[in-house]
Amino acid sequence: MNKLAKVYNPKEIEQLLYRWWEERGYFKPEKQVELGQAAADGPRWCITMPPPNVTGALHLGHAMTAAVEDLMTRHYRMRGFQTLFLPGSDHAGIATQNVVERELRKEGVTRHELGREQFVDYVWEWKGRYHARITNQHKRLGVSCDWERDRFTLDPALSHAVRTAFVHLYQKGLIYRGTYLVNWCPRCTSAISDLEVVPQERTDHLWTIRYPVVNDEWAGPQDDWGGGQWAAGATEFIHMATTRPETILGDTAVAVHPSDERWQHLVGQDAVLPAIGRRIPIIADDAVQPEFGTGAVKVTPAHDPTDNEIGIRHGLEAVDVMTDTAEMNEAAGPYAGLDRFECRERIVADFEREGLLVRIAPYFHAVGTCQRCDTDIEPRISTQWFVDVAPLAQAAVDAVRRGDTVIIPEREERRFFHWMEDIRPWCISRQLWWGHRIPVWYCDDCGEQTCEVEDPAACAHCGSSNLRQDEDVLDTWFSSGLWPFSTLGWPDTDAADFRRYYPTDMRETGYDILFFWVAREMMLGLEMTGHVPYETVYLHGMVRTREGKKVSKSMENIDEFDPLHVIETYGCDALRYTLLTSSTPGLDMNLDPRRLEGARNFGNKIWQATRFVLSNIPDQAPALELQVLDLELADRWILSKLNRLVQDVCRLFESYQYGEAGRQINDFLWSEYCDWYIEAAKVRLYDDAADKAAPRAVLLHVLETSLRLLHPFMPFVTEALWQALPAAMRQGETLMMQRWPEPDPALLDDAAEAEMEQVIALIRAIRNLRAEYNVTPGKRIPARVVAGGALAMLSAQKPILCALAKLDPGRLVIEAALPPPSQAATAVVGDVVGYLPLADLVDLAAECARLSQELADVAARIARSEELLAGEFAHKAPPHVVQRERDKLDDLQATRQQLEEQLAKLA
RNA sequence: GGGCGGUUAGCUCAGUCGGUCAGAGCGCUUCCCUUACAAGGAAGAGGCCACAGGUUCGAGUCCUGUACCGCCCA
Repeated sequence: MNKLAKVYNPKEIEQLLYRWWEERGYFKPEKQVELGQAAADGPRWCITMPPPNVTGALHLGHAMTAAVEDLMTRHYRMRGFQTLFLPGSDHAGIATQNVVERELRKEGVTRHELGREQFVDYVWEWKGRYHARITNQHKRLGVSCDWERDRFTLDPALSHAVRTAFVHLYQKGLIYRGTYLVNWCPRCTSAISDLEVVPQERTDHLWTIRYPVVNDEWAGPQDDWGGGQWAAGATEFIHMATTRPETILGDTAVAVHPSDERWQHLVGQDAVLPAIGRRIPIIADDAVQPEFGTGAVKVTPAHDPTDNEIGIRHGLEAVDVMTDTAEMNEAAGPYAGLDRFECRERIVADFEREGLLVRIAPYFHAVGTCQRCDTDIEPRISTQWFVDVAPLAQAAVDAVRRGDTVIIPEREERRFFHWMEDIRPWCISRQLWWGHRIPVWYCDDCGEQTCEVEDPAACAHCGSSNLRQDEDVLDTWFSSGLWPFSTLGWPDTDAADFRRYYPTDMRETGYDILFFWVAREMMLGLEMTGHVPYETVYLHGMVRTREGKKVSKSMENIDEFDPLHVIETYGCDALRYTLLTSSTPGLDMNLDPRRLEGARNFGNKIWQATRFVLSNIPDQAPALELQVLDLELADRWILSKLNRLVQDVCRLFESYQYGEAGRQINDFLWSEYCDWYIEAAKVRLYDDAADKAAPRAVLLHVLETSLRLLHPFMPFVTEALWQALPAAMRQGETLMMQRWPEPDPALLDDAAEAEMEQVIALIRAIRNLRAEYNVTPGKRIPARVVAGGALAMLSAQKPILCALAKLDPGRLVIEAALPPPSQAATAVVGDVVGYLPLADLVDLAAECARLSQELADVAARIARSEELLAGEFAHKAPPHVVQRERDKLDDLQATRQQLEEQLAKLA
């Protein structure tokens, strides 16, 4: 009869169910067609999973992503859309290479010792391990994606897409190679993009130094640097402040603001660069901020973005003074070979010795650091590949402005515009080994470049076979930017999946990668396919630690945030439900274990409720038809409430308010279905003489419908319970493929809701009195109810009143009017009065005081209501609002009158 | 420096056309192992919705400003 365990244990059901779903092929869109649940030429819905990095395991942030996306997927699938949730993972060039290098270092090996080929093999091994682990984690999270369509950014097909896109942009002139100042990470020994530079605030020093100026009295240094006599004889100096003394060695000018009077007299003269002895001009440029330091700044075009621009404007030489690992090079003269920070200390000491150090002050500022390894970024002149993204960005902005793609929450749209409209060329080459090699070959004979999708055998310009492929690889985000279509078969635009599922419907991800990824997908999608890659971008908030830190792979204690830990303790459904209902779209979340516990308890609650229902249904339950049943008040009430729930949940889903929807389903199941309907239904279920068909049918119908609504939030427990329902009422094999509930206006019953609310209010009032007078909870007590106009209705609910308020059926009297008993506690609910004749328990004085207090409260509320209705409210507020207020007042007045009468009788 | 978000019960958070909005869970108090559920049931206590103005018949809800916390961009 009842195959459900006595206690809900997620561990016993989750993995089994997932395996079953997967084996049955339910995650595949083709299966929907096979089952007749969706049409191959009907509406379809597609979402591609944001590919997690194979760098490491998934954390709770990924669990959030998975929960939201799978909720969406299951919802659309149940609605009969042919639904594809396409999974995959990302090679994450720089991040994965770093992690693997760190592993190798433990074994005392560097990648250079291994060589490129062997190193890459080694990374593939790593990829294999983590890909398996990530996939397993996703399965434990219950995601219903089609694993047969699993993709990896370095797959041959996706690599082909990358090459195709590169060649397209190259031929269009949007990809070019050039020598510019880039962000250089000396630890990764690679260029990185602007977005990968993370400003880190810290307190440093601001050194004020001075350079001697060449004039009639002083022609230049006569002594060697470091001897203390280098600037001997100089009569004029120009003072300037810097945070980076080691870059002095690359200075090629000193600049002041054109309107700065302090230094005007020196503009046009030369200063002598300390240590190096180079004569450098003193120039005027608008970019100099007069209020900074002394107003004069050193200009190092090869190591600072602003200085670089000044250098270009004034035709200054850019002297690179460092190696690719940020050691000082030959251009640094006496400091060659030193690390940049060591050089800083030494050069400051030498400045002091030479009398050129004016002052040291503490200085608070932000330093750019590498997103992947925290190393201070060194701006550096370097030859790299760039994408001119400005025109692509414009197209993406236009598409969003037209509404082709909608970003949720809306405020993120403004952030998107702001960033896109101020976009700079995207540096896409990386000096790494793990990634898509740039498809450009250099000819050793004619020196030209050949850029082709397939490896060329000969130079496109001279035909020589003396070709070398570019050593560098592409920024990971270049391949991720193609994800919504490279995964569907592009560039083969005739591929079945591409035709069926592109453009996709949804990009769901954290708001922190709006620029990194979504922006690039939008730009590349429009450029490569002519379509926006998806209609909607839904951005969820960050999962944060108790301290408010964003959970991310780079955290030291990231293992603590493995979703599997939470799943082991609370179950997957509890985790999903918590992630989905603890916050509001776009806001961050502090995952609170107490909420996880509450979610698990909710799972148990519906488990127990289902056990109860099943234990009251005969083994061979007939297919129950609501229409032919004789429904009672409670039945009509819960069906009406259910229908309201369906309406609300559908509306909330439409507006992406998943959290609110999930909470409402919980409220309904717990506070209405379990607390009231099941309890009320027991009256008939336990009465041998009663007709049990109606309560059985309603119990099952409401439960089954609720399980459908809850399924996208808690897929496992709902499927397990659904499978336990009588076969006759289940159509099809799995809850996953059931129809999403639709509102049925025929079930709305305002009268039933109002009447049931009155019954509930009366029961609550009686329970309240019982508690107040310390009546033993289970004890049946007599009661006399003055029902007035509700006589017929309340009389019909007598069994429910008795059962839920624990009244003695033999001593419950309900009449339109009744004289009050001599010693009774009194409950007043509108114009209904309930007397509990608790002879020896009732203290008349106390009862009097209690009723007086109640009367005072009611009187105060009446006063407020009357005041409101007497004012402008009555004719300015909408009629239905006014009417509601009048109804409330009527009710209050009825209560007041009854209270007054009771008091009068007591007195 | 510019922009954005948050500030609601002891704690974690809901509250999206301004009118049952003052809510939930946990915690707390009292009682109960009642034949679905102690991962539970019944009854309670608890908040000038950060602060100051304004709009409105009516403001956690809209506008302006302030404070504190956080994020993004430069």
